[in-house]
Amino acid sequence: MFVSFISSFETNRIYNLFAEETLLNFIVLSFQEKRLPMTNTAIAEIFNTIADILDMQRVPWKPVAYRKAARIILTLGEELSDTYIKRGINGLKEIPGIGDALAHKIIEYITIGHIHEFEKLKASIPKGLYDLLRVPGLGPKKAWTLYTTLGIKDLSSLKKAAHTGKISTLPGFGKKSEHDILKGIGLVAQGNERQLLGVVLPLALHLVHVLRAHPAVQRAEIAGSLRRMKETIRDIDLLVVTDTPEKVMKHFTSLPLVTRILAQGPTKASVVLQEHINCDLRALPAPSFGAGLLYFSGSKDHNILLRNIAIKKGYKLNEYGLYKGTKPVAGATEQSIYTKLGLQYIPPELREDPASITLARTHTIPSLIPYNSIKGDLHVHTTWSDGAHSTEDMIRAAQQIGYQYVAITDHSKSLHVAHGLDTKRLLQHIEEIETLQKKFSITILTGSEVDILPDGSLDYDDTLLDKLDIVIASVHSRFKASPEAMTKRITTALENSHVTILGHPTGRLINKREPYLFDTDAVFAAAKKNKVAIEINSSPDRLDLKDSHVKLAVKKGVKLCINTDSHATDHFPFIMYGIAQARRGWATTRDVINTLPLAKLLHFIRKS
DNA sequence: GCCGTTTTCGGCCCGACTGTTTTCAGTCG
Repeated sequence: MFVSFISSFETNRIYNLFAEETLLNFIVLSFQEKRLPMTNTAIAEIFNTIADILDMQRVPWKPVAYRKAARIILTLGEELSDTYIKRGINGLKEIPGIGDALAHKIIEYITIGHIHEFEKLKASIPKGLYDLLRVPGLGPKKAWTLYTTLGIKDLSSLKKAAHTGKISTLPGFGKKSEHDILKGIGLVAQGNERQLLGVVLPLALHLVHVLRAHPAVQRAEIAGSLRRMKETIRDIDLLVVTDTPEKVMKHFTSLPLVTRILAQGPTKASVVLQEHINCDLRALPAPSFGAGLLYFSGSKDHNILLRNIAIKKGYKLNEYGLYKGTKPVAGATEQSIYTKLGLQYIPPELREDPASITLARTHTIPSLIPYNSIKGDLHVHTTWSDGAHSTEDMIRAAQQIGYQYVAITDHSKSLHVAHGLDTKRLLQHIEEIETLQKKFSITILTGSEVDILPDGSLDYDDTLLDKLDIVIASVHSRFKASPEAMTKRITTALENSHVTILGHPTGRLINKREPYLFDTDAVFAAAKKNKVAIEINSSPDRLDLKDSHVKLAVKKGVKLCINTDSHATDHFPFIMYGIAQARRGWATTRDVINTLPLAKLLHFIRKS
């Protein structure tokens, strides 16, 4: 009721109406009552839409600012509403790309749930016009032309106009664009959601393998968001070094995986692969390879920052090299370019975080956890609960990887859908593991992934937990509890001295299920106090903790544990996705407990 | 709309490819 009362006022009057402090109290209260989840995503989407509309209307530069702000907001670890509650408008304005005007728009969204200027802007154009922008080859300018000249205001009227040949009569459009638009509408219908890193990376590795086998290819590498190991991927970027690029492009576009060619020039080809994944291939001469790899690895903002540094130092940076006038001064390797710019080498996983440039200036980027540093997997399921393979098979697979230790951690009794083990079966399972140990050189730790019950107690009693080496405490039920209840539930569980690890801490499933909400600061503090490690679950659809939370945990000195949650022998390699998230969150070997040799790991577990 | 070793105004990364042009605007990354 209070909310609707407030929203009936013009925004600028609200700021006069309430003292800052009262307003803050109101926000805190309304958040406790009515959660507005995923505020950052919503605001970023609004800013991008504003940019689209302003672009259509040919407003200069503003769209650039809105898009930049949207990009930065999506990389923030903290909800903007939290930033505002804790540090007010100045907290918002400290975020790069956000000045006075955007800060006020964000506050407006947080406090009253919408942005007046956006609503006005949105009302000025037909709703279906945004869909036009999703058609490949149609940008804001062309969409606006179609709208203002032919009155096209959604996909169906676009389709009709294309079919009747009206579009090709417009200046700037021809028969080919009309044909492409019809094709593009079909693609929009198929959807192009970002796909999981774990789905796209294997496909990209296969393509690299195929390209490397071609005699004209001297080198082939993955670039783009895939090289940064972003949790979801829209398209694959590949680079090759070759003296005969046309040959390689032809080979590439005729691969059986390719279902459609979007563009093909002498040095660049763009195709659609099976499963609707786009893939770009660029050819570069060897002396430019580092510059190309740097440029095509991004992120976009990282490139912009580097180019600005180059300009200030009297250079020009592009995908072919670093130039002083027309003379190339670096380009064969990424390292050579960073060095010339006076920067420390920045690992690709950190190239979305502007802080990496700041630290690179003073050569203070820490050594990130290497991909080969994990000494054992501490979260593994077997056929005793919902795994696909026997205890023995899972142990053998872990040993083949070369791990020093592995923990077998099946589900606890309350998780009926996963055939959780009751007390009797758990005791039998422990016995089986003790017998199996005699057959293997790898150290097998007995464990369990124990449900955290709604009241914060654990699913087994302390006498039973005492028999286990590893206890992963996880939430598997009542995800929609209030943040306060969930915080209490998790922190209570962490107080139990048997708990070693907090499993998949936010419960999210990428593209499928939102994370459950809790006070991250309180949970991390409880983990630190009780010597509990927070899991980075490497399962491709979880990647939980996500990168920004890893960064927060590292900053607070909370220990992490990178596990696969393997339910089959071929899940163990997922560990690399978890390590990637750890690296994206600035974690070093020291932050991760399962980089420790066995004796030191046991020391951590015993909390001595 | 943002930002500052170019600092309160005047800049804002840079190039490939495409289609429709016959020198370029729009799109994309």
